Amino acid sequence: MADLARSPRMAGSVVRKARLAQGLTQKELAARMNVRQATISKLESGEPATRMAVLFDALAALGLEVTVTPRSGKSNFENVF
Amino acid sequence: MADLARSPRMAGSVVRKARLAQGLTQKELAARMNVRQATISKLESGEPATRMAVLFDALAALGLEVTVTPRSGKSNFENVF
DNA sequence: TCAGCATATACGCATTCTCGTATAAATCAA
DNA sequence: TTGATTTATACGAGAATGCGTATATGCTGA
Repeated sequence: MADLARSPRMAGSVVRKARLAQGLTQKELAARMNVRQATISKLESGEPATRMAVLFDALAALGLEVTVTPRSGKSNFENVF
Repeated sequence: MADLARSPRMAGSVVRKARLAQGLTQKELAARMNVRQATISKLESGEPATRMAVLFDALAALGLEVTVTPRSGKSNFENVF
């Protein structure tokens, strides 16, 4: 399970997917990160102006990390949005 | 060459490394993204409040993309900062 | 040593975040 | 359908972004 992210929007989708996969609500995730539930909502919706820290904090809270690689050119369907 | 990023700071390092590897100056990268050189400076320094869009735009401009995976636990030395 | 390019930092402005506190609206179960 | 949970949206405050425009500082090489 390696999710691709090329934009804030895709990143938000990945976060949402992972959160749901772990059976968490936005409120619970928010609590772990010390941010408001509304902030998670915006993050997952892909707000481009969301702070980087919020993204990384969310990934950390979900036990995820990011790997940067050269663009593969191929993007699978599940990552379209 | 797959660079790990677990924080804004690490992400900034990855961007800088990639930019230099491609022989680009902050100014040139900034031009490609339509942002100021100063913005790149902050991004690379790891400013946690940097907007997500700036990060993804930079990665795109450098021909990179991000993959989200479960934390591996191991982090190699070169990614420490 | 001093020019030159590269990177870091600065000020006012407009924008937008996140916070705190709430409340719509959408979802789902009983 | 009603009630309850979850998610989206709202307002004012305070903070910090990125912009435009500059400049200070850094570093490299002739």
